[in-house]
Amino acid sequence: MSGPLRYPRWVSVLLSGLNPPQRDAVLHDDGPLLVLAGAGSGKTRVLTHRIARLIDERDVAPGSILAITFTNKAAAEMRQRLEGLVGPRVRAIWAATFHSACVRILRRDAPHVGYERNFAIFDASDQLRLIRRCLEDEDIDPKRVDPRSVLGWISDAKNRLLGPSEMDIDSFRDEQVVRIYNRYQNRLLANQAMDFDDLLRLTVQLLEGDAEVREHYQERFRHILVDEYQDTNHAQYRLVRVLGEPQRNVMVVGDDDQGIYSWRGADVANILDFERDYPDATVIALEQNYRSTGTILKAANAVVAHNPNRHPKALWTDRGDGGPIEIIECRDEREEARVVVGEVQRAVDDGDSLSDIAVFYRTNAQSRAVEDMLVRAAVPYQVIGGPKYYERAEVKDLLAYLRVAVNPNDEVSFGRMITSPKRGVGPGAVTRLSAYAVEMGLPLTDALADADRVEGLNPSQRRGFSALASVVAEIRSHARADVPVDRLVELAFEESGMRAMFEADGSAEAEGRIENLEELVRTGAEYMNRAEEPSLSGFLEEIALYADADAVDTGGGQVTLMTIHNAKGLEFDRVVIIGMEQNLFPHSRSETPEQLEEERRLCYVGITRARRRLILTHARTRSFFGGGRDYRMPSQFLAEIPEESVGGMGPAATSRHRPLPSDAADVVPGLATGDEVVHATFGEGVVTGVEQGGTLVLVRFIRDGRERRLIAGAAPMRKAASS
DNA sequence: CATAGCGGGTTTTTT
DNA sequence: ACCCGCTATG
Repeated sequence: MSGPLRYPRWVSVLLSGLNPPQRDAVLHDDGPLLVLAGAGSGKTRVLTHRIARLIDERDVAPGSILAITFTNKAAAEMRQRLEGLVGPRVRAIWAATFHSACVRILRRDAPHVGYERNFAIFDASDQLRLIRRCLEDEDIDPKRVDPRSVLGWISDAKNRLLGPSEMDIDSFRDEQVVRIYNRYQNRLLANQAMDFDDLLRLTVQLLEGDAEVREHYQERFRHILVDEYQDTNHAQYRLVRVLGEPQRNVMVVGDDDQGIYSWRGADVANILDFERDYPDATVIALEQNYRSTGTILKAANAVVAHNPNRHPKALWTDRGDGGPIEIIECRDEREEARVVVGEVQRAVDDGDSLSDIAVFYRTNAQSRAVEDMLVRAAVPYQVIGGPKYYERAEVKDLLAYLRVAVNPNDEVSFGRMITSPKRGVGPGAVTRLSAYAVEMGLPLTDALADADRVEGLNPSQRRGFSALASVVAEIRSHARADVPVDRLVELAFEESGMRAMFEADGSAEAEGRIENLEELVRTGAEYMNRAEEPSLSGFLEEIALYADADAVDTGGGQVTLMTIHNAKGLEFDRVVIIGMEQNLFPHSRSETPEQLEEERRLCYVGITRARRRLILTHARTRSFFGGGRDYRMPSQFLAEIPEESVGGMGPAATSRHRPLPSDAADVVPGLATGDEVVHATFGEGVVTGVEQGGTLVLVRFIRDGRERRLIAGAAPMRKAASS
């Protein structure tokens, strides 16, 4: 029977098609809410529908909603979905990543924490340049102290909201690091620059330290929703906590099985501690999966169930089992790539789009072999991540002109600009200019115009500086006059002499660089079309906060290649995960049990991206950096997948016992291709052998990537058995 | 001051 | 295999 409508009309729209826990989450009123959302359980739907409901039913002003997503792309998608539900009111909603939300706050209130509003954002390469200078100041040899590790320590400290003066000092090393940290921070400030961690840290400092500002934002944000909460770090946690007061309308959505960023300071404990901070929190679990086949889901569950430290839960689906998972042993990475091409062929035969196919791997370097094969097979593809477009030297060099025009204190960009192209000014001249700038209390860039007054410069150096001064001045005045950004990029390209430099070079490489920079001009034009209030600094900011995952093109009819980290939050009909091998996945650098668990969660994330078909490959040999071939063992995660879920090469491939490779049969007398082979670690090496009556007959013994023995003797199985 | 050539490190994942 | 920084040389 159909009784009278119990809800107003919008309810049928917002609640139709939702399962009971999803409805509960959407209908939740005020107060803290924790949604434990398994993979593919429709959390984005819950988030968007809940926001729509807050606006429509609870009369919450769109401008008082802050929705935090993991990537800019996810934010854009959320906006798009919300637009369908609440129309143009979506414009007032803050949907952003933690970092971009912080920038937005800081662009307004940075003066409260000692920064100007036009501060620069330093990416990894800018940081590296700056930290090198700090090491230089401290007279520390960068070969003895790795600048990257120092940055790692500093980053860890910042994520825990610890300043240089709050660090524990237990050793000379600690003291050294703290001194560097101090210098680094001072230099950042002098540059009017923040690194990624500062964006979070200073925002927390701002909000916790300044009552007026704090109340302003607390007043403003009445509802806070955070996605991917399992991957928040301490600074982000504190940010949510302070913004959530006093209303405490905080909704967090996450899955402790999908925490894969602990190396970046993320703490899965945040999700578990939510109930401690908000004892009155409502907790809702979403366990029905709408994405994958039963077989894929079962495999994912089985793998992650091997993690001892987790909230037990089991995703389920009513979609039916679907086809088996395929585990394919390959001879090497080229054959792995052929498996990918084979799957592409199969998709084409089935009339499916190439956009439905994704290839995942543990490390970016693995994309190469697949790319080579796809090129040969004329298969269109996109690679997400890897060598970054915006971090290419020529792009950064050109951007340096624009950055310096916005922020004259940016010495890192100044240093780039000075040497590209070469104009006869080197370190010596810069030191003199810098001394003058300090003396006059001028930003380095502004001192350029006074080149005539700087002591000890030769005429060509003066000319070089003056030329630079006028380029920067021109960019700056055009920017003030709101000349379109693409015109500014073009201006910098021409007037800096970079185009002339590359044209004079004439090499194919220089041609490529010119194309890259022309692409940057087009990016500027595209930004002008899209941005609501375009500005040069807005453009630079977007670039700084741009993430690889933002570039994923889901409709372009091409195969998508990316690391599993980048695949978070995405889904594809067909997924191939390559390199399912010990020491690669799980990665060899994952040594502790905790790290192994994180690798396993990563595996879980990868598997659960697949809707319909999942192929896992591993290679017997693989070459790493052009060097010799390494013999490989299949990933332990493969053995954690239930045998009945696996088709293709069959269960043999799921254990450490697999058919003898045919190339081994050739060299081992008395062995047949059907014999079972065992891969095992033995001492520091990797053994490939054949089991015969409890004894391992050695076929190969590899150590340090080199083959030490080919066929020889035997060893008791017990000694060899380990992985 | 700029360049070419060499040696060393690099590959885990990234907002 | 490649990228990067350092050094010797012009």
